[in-house]
Amino acid sequence: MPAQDLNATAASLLGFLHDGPRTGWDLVATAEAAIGPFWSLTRSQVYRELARMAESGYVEAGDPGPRERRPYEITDAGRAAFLEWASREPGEEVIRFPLLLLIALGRHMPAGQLIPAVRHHRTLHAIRLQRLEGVMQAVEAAQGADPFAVATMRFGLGYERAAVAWFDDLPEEIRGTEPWPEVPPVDGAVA
Amino acid sequence: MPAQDLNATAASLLGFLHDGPRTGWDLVATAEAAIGPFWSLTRSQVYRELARMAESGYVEAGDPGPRERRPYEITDAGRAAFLEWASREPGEEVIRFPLLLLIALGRHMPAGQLIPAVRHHRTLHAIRLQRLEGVMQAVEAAQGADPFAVATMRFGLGYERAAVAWFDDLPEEIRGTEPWPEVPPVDGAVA
DNA sequence: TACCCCATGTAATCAGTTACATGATTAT
DNA sequence: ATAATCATGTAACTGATTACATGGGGTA
Repeated sequence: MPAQDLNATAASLLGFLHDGPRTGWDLVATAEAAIGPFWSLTRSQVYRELARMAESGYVEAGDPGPRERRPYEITDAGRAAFLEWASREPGEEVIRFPLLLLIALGRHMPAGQLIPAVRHHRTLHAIRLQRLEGVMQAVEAAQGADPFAVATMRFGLGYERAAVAWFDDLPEEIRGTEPWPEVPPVDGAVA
Repeated sequence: MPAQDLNATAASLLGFLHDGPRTGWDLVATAEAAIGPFWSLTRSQVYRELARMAESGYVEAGDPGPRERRPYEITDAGRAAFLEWASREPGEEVIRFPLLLLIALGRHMPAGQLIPAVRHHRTLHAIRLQRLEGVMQAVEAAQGADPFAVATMRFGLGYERAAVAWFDDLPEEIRGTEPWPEVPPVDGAVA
């Protein structure tokens, strides 16, 4: 049975499970930190995919620990399914950026209406950029970091830099005449 | 009836319909050109949303032209619904980038396995970048371009530049030792 | 006349989101 | 004791994707 039945979200869970048993809760946190910037998933999804994969035999639930913690362990079949998934051609990226959609259609809205939204989102990106820069510094200082993880982190960094630069170049018509709001300070590195 | 029932995809269609009647087919093409880089939609979706919006009275189907072409026209209710949608807080962006997911988990795959995929996607982005640069030049030369459309185009440009730069900085472990494949020439401007 | 492209649509399925329900443990 | 938070899960829904079916029109 050559495992044609994994979606990317499920596959990513199998990926994380290579490092040892994890509960659904753990996996959400791990995914958020490791792939959050370019692959989002929700708790519901994680629990559902874990249940599915348990049926397919790709993972096995261990004994529940305290608090209903139910750690899942990857099986040999799971590892095989993961490799099968990894050997498929990855599809193109999909971006859904509501603010950009709004701006694209801005011509048909009252003038100045989207300035507040633009300012707010600029702040969001500035915060993420700051945080990522902190993490990158920490990672680059440390020896023996996973080059794959570093590479993807670098992508996030480049993306956020481009985003903030783009905001800063917007014409007044769109960004307003006020200076940008201050970016609240962020605590240093995050796991 | 204060129009709480528009999703972003439907709203974008209403946006395009401000410029005059369009068929579903037209709208797909328009959307692809205007918002493709940061908002994808499929034909199925377009026809479905048009049918829905016709029921809600936001659009009206005109007389079918040759070849079953069925142009839709926006109504006053449609314009109102569009403005209502436009006044809502836009959500954060979502990115789904399968290649990055693959790289993030690269540690668990046979060495070198993802080099071909990386090379291929680098080419895709280089092509898009070239094309966008052509379009931008054309747009900037022309007088009276819609500043909103220009702004969103600029975002795409910044994004693609960041993407290509990121590919070019990848370590050999991930990008391979070969030079990048040649980027096929692209025809100048695209509508 | 045959073929390709334009054009519309339906059906089935899958993925993702949101809201809800529940209980156990830790810290105060 | 009580509140906060950890942790799991279900249900309902919405949105997105893929595959399929159909036929007209233009062009070679």
